[in-house]
Amino acid sequence: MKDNNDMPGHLARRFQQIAVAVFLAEVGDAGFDLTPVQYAALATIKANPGLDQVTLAGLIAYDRTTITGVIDRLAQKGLIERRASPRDRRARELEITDEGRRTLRKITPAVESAQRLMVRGLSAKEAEDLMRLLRKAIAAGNELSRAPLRE
Amino acid sequence: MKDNNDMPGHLARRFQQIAVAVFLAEVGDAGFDLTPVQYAALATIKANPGLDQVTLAGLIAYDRTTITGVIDRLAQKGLIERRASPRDRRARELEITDEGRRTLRKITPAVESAQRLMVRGLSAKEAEDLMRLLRKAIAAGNELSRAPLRE
DNA sequence: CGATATTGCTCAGTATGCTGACTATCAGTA
DNA sequence: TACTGATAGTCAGCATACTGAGCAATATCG
Repeated sequence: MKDNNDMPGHLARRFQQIAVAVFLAEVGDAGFDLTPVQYAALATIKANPGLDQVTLAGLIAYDRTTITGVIDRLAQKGLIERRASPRDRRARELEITDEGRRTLRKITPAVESAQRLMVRGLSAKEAEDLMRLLRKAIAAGNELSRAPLRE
Repeated sequence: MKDNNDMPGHLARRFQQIAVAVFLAEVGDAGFDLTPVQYAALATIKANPGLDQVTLAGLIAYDRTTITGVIDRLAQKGLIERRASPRDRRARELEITDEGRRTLRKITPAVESAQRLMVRGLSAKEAEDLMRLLRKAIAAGNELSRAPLRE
């Protein structure tokens, strides 16, 4: 371990740091003010209408205490609605609004361009390899974080 | 882009999330209370005695506004000392303390074990491939974040 | 030398992400 | 049905990260 900057942990942090910066830049240039986390939540709510917060958190591997704030901000922006579940009075059902749908549609090109930019130093094959290895490492470590993916 | 969870940005976030959790668990089990960020800063200060905050930030790619708090906490724990530079009255020179040196020495096995755990789903060759691809992608995107690496 | 630009650091504000604790509610069982 | 445990959500507190602003000191250049 000659260099601390060569450790997996450091590389993970750097890659995430760049990924977020690229995402915010692309989406910002397109005229939107949405974070990667907010985007993933919004897209998942659209794909799973009426889901509750815990389920949403599991689908994108967020902590349940973090998702509260994310949902607050999405609702504040008018992109989603949060209403009490008729079946479980503890739960809240999440629904995307028309405005949320419109935003999601218009933002998609910027999001996709950001994904390409993040790996712009790699060939297509290298990018695919990277994603495959990341998926494999993540699958093996899924239960190690407080907010694992739940399908 | 069938699944949002398959996008590079999401994989970056997940891998980082697991890396931090593994680091904190290993280091915590060893009896220490140090974050990945604090560890990297401490190790870099030890390797570059008397460096100033901006240089430190550049060496580990932290934002200059973030490093203030990290240094505060390291100093609070007695692991480093921060004193005015005699050459530049704006700058502060950072120095590791004996306590910091001791902590760094005792914590190293846990840190290394954490690095292995992060990629425990991968073969040795796969882990090496992953790190090579991450390094390459990061090198190409270095200037895209507000806190690039500066050597 | 003096005006200007740059640099080192800090601060306020916002957004993740986590720990741990708490309330309200639901589910299973004795 | 009453007790017990689990679950949905929130909150306070702490630690990264970043934006943008500002202050003090240094560097640069006409």
